[in-house]
Parts: sequence; C-alpha cells; structure tokens
Amino acid sequence: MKKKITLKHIARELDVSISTVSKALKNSDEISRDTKEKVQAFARLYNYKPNNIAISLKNKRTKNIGVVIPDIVHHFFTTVFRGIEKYANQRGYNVIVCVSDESFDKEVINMELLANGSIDGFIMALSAETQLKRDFAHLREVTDQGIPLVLFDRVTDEIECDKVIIDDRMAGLEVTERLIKSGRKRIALFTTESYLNVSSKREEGYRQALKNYGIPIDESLILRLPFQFEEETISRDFIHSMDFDAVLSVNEIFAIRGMRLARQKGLRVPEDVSFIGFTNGILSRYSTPSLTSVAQHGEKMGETAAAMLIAKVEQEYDETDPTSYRTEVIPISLVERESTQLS
Amino acid sequence: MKKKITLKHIARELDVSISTVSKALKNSDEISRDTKEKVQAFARLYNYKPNNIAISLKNKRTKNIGVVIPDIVHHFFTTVFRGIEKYANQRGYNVIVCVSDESFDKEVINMELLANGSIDGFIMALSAETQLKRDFAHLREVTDQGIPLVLFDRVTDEIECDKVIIDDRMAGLEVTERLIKSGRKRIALFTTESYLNVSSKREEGYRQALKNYGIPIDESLILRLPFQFEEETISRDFIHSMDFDAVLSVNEIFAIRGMRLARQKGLRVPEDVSFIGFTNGILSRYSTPSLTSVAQHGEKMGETAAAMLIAKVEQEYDETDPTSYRTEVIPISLVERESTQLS
DNA sequence: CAGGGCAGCGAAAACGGTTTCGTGTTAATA
DNA sequence: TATTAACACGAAACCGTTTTCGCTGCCCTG
Repeated sequence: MKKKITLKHIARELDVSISTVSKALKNSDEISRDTKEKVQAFARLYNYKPNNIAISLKNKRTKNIGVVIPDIVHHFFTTVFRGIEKYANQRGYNVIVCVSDESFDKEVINMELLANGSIDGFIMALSAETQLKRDFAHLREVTDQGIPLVLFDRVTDEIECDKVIIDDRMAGLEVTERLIKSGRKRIALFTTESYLNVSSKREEGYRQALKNYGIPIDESLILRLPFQFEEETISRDFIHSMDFDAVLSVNEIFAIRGMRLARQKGLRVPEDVSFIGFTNGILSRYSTPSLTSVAQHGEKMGETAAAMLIAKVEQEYDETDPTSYRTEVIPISLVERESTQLS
Repeated sequence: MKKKITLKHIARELDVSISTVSKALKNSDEISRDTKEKVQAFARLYNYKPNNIAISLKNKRTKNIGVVIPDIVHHFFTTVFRGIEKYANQRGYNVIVCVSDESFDKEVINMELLANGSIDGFIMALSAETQLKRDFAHLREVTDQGIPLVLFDRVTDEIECDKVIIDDRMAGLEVTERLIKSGRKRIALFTTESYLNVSSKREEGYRQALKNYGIPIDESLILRLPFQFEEETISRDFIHSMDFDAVLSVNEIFAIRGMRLARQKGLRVPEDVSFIGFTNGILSRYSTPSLTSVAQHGEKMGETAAAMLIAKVEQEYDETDPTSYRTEVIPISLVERESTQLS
C-alpha cells in the first residue's frame, strides 16, 4: 500500500526545503532549471498530487458546492442536478448533495454542517415544509456569513439572493390559452395542495387565462390532490363525476392517472378530452398516449444556477460593488405529443 | 456580514490560550468549571462552529464519501443514491457525487481529483465505456492507496474490493421460469448490446431457464437494441414480424415500447403476450397496462454499499486483519402488475 | 576593492484546529 | 517544614500547503 507522498517527503529525499519543492512544482522562476527538473521528475515518478484539504485550508476555498434538494428520486430535480454537476465539473468544482426529503429540519441540519467550511456556496430548492413554515432563518444565516446562495424553482421572496426560476404563472397562462384556442371550453385543473409556490402560480395563470377569454371559473373543475398522490380513489370518483374536455395538470403523474381513468370511463384522448402536464419527464414521453407537456428545461436551470453561483464565488475576492442579485427566468416550451390536438 | 469565528478569536477575547478554549469546548476535565462555562457561553453567543476543513486536515478524515455513477437521470441509480445518502447522512457523512456519463475518461479524472484527500472512500458503478475497455487501473490506484472502495451493480472481477450486486443471472432465470410455468412457450428477450455485464448475465439466466425446460433457443427471438434506444423503427419491424407470447426485457423502456407496438399490432397484453421488465421504476408503475417488473431494491443496495464502505473507513485505524472483502447479493423480487398473468 | 544587484534557496508564518507534554500554583501529606 | 500530588492552564508540535521575506554567494560595476 503506497501511502500518499507529500512535499515534506520530496524535500527530505532531495535534500532541499519544502518551500523550494513547492515553488519548483509551480514552475516558479525563483528556482533554477536544474532544481526544478529534479523536483518535477521526482514528483512525477512518485505520482505526487497536492492534498486538496491542505490547499482548501490555506486559501479558504474548497472548490466544492453544496446542492440541497428536496428529493433526488424526482426527474426534474435530477435533470437540474445534472446541469449543475456538468457546469461545476467543467469549472473544476465538485458537488456535495444533500437531500432534505421535504423536511425543514433536515434542510437546516445539512446546511449548517456544510456551511462550516465544506463548501464555497449553495444551490438549493426549498423543501415543502420550509415553504409551509415560511422560516428562512437558516438561509439568512448562510448569506449573512457571506456564503453565496442560489435558489432555484422553489424560491422565496424573503431572501435576497440570486434565483433561477421558470415563470410558472406565465406558463400556466400560456398553456391554458393554447387549450382554449384549440376549442376547449371546460378545462379542469389538477393541482397539489397549495403551499407549494409553483402550484399556486400555475393555478393563477390558469385562472387568468380563463378570465382573459371570458370563461367563468368553475371551482368544481379544480381538483386538489394531496402531495402524496397514492389515493387513487379520490381522483377516480372525481373523474367519473366530472365533465370536462381538457385537463391541465401541475405534474405528470396526476395527468397520467387522469388519462387512464378517463379512458376507462370510455373517453377518447385527445378527441374527447385533451391533457397537458407540467414537468416534461420520462412518463410524458413513454405513456400511452404520450403526454403533451410543459418542458422546464431543468438542465438549463442547473447550468444557469451553477454559473451564477460560481461567478459569485469567484468574484468574492474583489468585494467591490454592493453585490446585486439577479433572477433568471428560464423560458418553458410546450412539447406536443399525442394527448392534445392543438391547432 | 458576520465572519466565522475561530478558536483564536475566543482565546484572545477571553484572555486564555487556544488550547484551553479547545479543551473547554470538548468538556475536558483538565479545565475548571468556571473556565468551561465562560468559554462555552461565549462560543454559544457567537455561534462558534469548528471549521470542518481544519479538522479534516488534522485527523486525515473528511467524513465525505465519493459516489461515482454513470448517470444521475436514471431511476435505478437515483434510488441507489438515495440509499447511500440516507445511510451516510445518519452516520454524519456527506456525499460528493460525480457523474461519469458512461465515459471512461470522466470516471478517471473525477476519481483522481477526489482521491487527493477530498473523500474517505468511494462507492461506484462502472461506466459502460470502462466495462468495454476493461481498464481498471484507476480503481487499482485508489485501492493501492488504501482508500476503501465499494462497487455496486456494474462491477468487475478484476478488482478486489467490497461489492454489492443483484444476482442478475439468477434473476433472469427465475423470471423466465415464471413465464414458462404460466404457460408461455415462445419467450422473446429484449436486451442491450452485450458489453454491459448485467445484460449478459440476465441473458445467461434466460437461456438457462429455457434449457431447464427443454425449450429450444430461438435466436430470432432475441432482440439486441443499441444502448441509445431511440430508433423506434428497429423494434417496430421486429415486433411486427415476430411471433412470441411473452417478452422479458432487461429494462423498462424496451418493455414499454414493446407493449405499445404489440398493442398497435392488435395483440392483447397480457392475454396474447405477457411482458416482464427489469428495473422496477416509475414507468413500470404508471404505464398502461402497468408492467410486471423485477425490483432491484436500489435503495437497499445503496444502504448496504454505504454501510460496507463506512465500516471499512472506520476500521482503518485498527489495521489488524488482512482485510477481507465481501460481496453482498441483494435479493430481487418480482412486482406483479397488469402485463402478466402468472399462475 | 567596496558596493550593488541578482539568482537561488530556506525559514517561518499562516490557515484552524487537536493533543501531548510541560509548568506553576495550591493543598495535602510525611 | 519539606515533599508531593492534584489541578488548571499554556506552549508547541502537527496536519500539508502557500507565500513573504531574508539571507547567502556570486558577478559586475565604478
């Protein structure tokens, strides 16, 4: 077992000082060619690699970024993560992931742990519980310490920091209007219980679209399902008693469930009823019929968030301007598939 | 912006030495009650938290584990990751994720980076390219340095280390036999090009099952699809010309595609043709009809891998026994859904 | 021949902790 | 009263780097 070699070892072996070795390896011109070559050859031979931890301690920069997300087994977060990881890696950063599991406490604990020197900055999406409690003290603590923070998707107005979001309200509005323009009159909305910011924004857009077209809002067409969506019965009863010609769903799963129940009821998709879902994930693509879906471009979001964070991290040193914060809006796009007949 | 406070600050402020502060915070009984209380109160007041990096440097243990996987946007790896993260977090470890993207080079680069002090051990699944090249020098380098390594799912015999796998051969055999016992005679196999270890193991099992029951192997019933599975045409032609009453697929997607094409051809699922897929993911659950699937219990795999790794990491110090390596086999289970009629 | 300049290298501080090993003070003991 | 033990604390080494600042020689110049 070859243990890791350090500057000290090289110095001892070559009978020079540690500083000389350090400089030689950095090709400093303080050091003679001879010595440099000797040192570099030796280092190569024994496969010397500097110790990351020591370097981190010295420059107070870890080249690690912390990502805190509610759930990793979730296609959207996963794609965002991929974007983050990709960009970060290109720039020489590593990514430490913590899963909050939609729990406030876990979010707090994880962040406190990482904030003690392990990372240079955070990228995160708030847990459901955090959004419900509206308690952001842990975020404030982090920013107060001067640690850069980028919020994505599940954000809050109460914290000043960089953000990257999609315009959920606009998205809800646009796709609802598409349905209306394609001739649909009775458009149902499948949504979650409303403490999730994104859901309520989408609902706002939905309502606005109907209003824009003078269609009265029928509250009985709005189905609010619990966050854990397993109770199939609710939606079954609802769907069977319900009368609609289109559905907008704030996620894939409700839409897929809905399509299935509608077809069991004898309705044809998309002829009798059209479906559009949010979150263009794997289910939308492979369902039968395949689901027209609002693509949120998670990977783009991730890249953007990582870029913003790393920019902040790296300008830390020239702490000149009174740090201004930006909010990037990632445009959505509608991926049309079999579940709709849009004009 | 409140900067982080250090032992030195506390010491200066309270007019004691750094060592005293350190000991006081650890409740050492070298220190008088008075002093301890004073120090602890001060520390609490200013929210002192020790710097992780400094501690890592001192004890040469980072409490980080590195996870290298081919793809994060993949349900199976994601569930494994969740298991790892969950267990690691409970034990006070953080997880650094690197995505190899099925690329050998990325795998190597990422591991070299992390191996220089950033992590205490690795958990990984080999990239497709690595399996193809059969070049494991980077793994050997890591283990030679005494860094614990746990391989999962995509493993190799050429490296001695802990492993956690499912018995793919056995799984292929069992489920094929289940199909046979339910009366199916002409069982097709949808698989990937064969450099993926797991696929070929599953195929072995499939062949063995047929052999066990004296069913001749019809090579025309074995469909090998490229790893990037987008070309729909291949399978469409195949399916339309093919004559089978059951399908075993090494992944979900091929199965879902297959079911759809079969139904378009007018076949009923499961009456005319049964489908079983590997990897009990989200598609299996939500497809129509829902897909009977081999559950690999990714989360369990992840937990097991993390447990093995952390055990190794933490016994490092009493380097007594000539470290023996284990291979844990996680049992599979068959989740029966609508796509089969098993007796 | 004194002085300056430069090339080449080393000592030491610093990052923020932990830990070993003194050391000075006080109180108990012989 | 002299010795000793316990107590409470500090000095310093150490983890592995980077970096500043000196310090040698040596050569060149005036």
